[in-house]
Amino acid sequence: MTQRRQSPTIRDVARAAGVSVTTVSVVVNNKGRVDPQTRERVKQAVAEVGWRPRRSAQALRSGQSRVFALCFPRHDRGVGDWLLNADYDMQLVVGCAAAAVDAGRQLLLAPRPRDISDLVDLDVDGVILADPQEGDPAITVLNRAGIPVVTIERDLRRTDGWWVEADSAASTRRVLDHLVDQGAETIAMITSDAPWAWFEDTSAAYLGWCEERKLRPLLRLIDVDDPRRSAADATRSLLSLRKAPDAIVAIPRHAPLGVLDAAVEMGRSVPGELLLAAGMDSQTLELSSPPVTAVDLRPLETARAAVGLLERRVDGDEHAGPVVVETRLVVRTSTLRRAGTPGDGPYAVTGE
Amino acid sequence: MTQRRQSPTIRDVARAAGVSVTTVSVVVNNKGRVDPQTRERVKQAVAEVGWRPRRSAQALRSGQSRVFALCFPRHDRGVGDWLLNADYDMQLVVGCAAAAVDAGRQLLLAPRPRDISDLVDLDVDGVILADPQEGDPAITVLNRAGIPVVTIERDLRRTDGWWVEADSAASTRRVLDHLVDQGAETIAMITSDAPWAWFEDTSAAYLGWCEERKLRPLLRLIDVDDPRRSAADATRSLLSLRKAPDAIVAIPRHAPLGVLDAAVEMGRSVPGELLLAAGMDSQTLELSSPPVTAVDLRPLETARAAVGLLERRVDGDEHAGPVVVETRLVVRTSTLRRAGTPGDGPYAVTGE
DNA sequence: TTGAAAGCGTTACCAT
DNA sequence: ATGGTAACGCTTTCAA
Repeated sequence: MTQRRQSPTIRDVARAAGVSVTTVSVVVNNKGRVDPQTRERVKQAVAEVGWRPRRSAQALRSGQSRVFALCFPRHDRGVGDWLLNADYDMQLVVGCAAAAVDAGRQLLLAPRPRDISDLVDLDVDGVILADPQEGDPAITVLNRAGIPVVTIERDLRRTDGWWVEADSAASTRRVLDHLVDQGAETIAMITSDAPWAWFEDTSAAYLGWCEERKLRPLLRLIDVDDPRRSAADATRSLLSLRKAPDAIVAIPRHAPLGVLDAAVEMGRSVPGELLLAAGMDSQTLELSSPPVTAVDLRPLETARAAVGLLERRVDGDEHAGPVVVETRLVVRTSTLRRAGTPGDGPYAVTGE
Repeated sequence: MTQRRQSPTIRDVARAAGVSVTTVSVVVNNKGRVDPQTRERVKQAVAEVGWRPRRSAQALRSGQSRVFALCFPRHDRGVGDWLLNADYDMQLVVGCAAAAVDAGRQLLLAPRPRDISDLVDLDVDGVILADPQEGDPAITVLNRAGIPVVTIERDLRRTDGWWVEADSAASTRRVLDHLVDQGAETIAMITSDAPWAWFEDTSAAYLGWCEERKLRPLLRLIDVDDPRRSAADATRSLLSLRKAPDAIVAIPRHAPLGVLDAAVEMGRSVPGELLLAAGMDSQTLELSSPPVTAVDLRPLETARAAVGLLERRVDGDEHAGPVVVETRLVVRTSTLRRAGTPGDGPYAVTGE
């Protein structure tokens, strides 16, 4: 049986280089001055011995784990108990991990524990909380424990500025203006009154936009737990109105598909008789027929911003303020009534 | 300015309970015997003081971080540099995190570093490697460093048994049999010869199945980097044959959509004139029209199995062997030629 | 420029 | 049943 060789420590390097551990530490961390010769010798010894600093030792010594946690909400019925079923969420995860690594950190993926106080057990330097509930108790617990938190999406009850959010108002107006550009006269919105900033902000923007133009808003609230079906219902109801809308903006995930269902069922062609735009992009919308115009919420940028913001909070910044991520409107066939728009593929309309 | 209070250590608990740190440690870890009274006192002190053991101290002491890393391959052009664009991958991630937590561990999401040897720096107890390349160098590096690895999907050049894979052969046969059940006479397969076990096994199973039945196989290999378009091309070519197939099994992700594209374009109705089944399920297939029959690779179970297998490897088991996850055929409209099958929604055909 | 030693928080060994 | 203490691997302070 082979002797399980312990992996080398800094002492082994010191011995191999014929210096003290202090010197090794100083060299590998680029701290104080060392003789270039010694430095070379140490570096060589590190390579020879195959030494890697132990994270746990560094963490214990410094009190910093160099790890951020990304905490996703549990979902009652969702896959794997989490709400990670959309392209958006996935890109958020990937983006956070990539950004963390770029910042010399690691990303821990943490399910929101049943007992919220377990969050403190993670022993991380900071937590990114995605989709906080209104007045999220997790934030309270983490604050009390002195663990920095930033949220992705604004917590409706918080004003501390430690969050990243999309420019929902601006992107809503951009969608509406685009629809008008394409000939829409009566634009309805299908959304939800679930307590999330995204819904609240888009609704408010829609209502404001209508008011500015003296238009009567057509707002329908649907069940986000059964979005496709309830969006189809809402669409049927809308299209049966005497003055039916000729364009619909559908915000909740999967809602646009319900709109398409109803449109097909009622024989209304999209975009011929009805324009359709979605509040959040996804591969499904890109691949559906017709492909659906949607707001790209830029999850990768959002993730990067969240990591950056958390880093600043960890560093002790006091007022980094909320970070607003600029969205992008991805125009596809479902809102292209006027032919001859640039090329034939989807193109992007960004702010300004 | 407030005095930044250090978070309490085990000594604080000991002091509060009037016992030694040893006793506290023993109590919280449920080790040796302690007087029930003392135990109570200690537990109370823990709660009072609000003490949480520091992971880093435990890790340093024990040499075990209690962390697994999940490592995804980089993708040349993929989103965020990774291949995390499918429902499958997302569920894999979620499943691994959930399983890790259930096993008293944490899950680190690690991008595959440009310098593979950086994998060792993660300082984790084990690594789950998704979609290994053929003869993946990361495995070599990790093995050399003594870090346990299991892969999701078999590495084509490995035989050590430390992997989790779907029963690709069985599920392929199940699909083919189902198509025959539904009246298919000539079944083509669209897949790829990219060096992944999944492709290799499904192709082999298809060829074997054909041979058993003395059928001439119709195998088309497409470009997995542009699956939709190349699958559409392949479909056009297949449907133009003198003896065109009346059923197609499309394996690579997004390939089934290309088949649908071509079918629509050529005016062949699905499932009326052409049956279509997909090698990997996704939300897009569920939501497309018609909904497409697909193999559910059970990513959540796969993830759970991977974590379990890695745990065994970390524990020093020698021959845990590969774990085979049984897949499930999710039958949807695209292969339902014979009406009157159970209910009207999709149903599942599992093994036996 | 270099080195010795203290100490981070925990667990395990060995006394008592 | 309980407690003192060494040790895990590293960084930092201080002294030489």
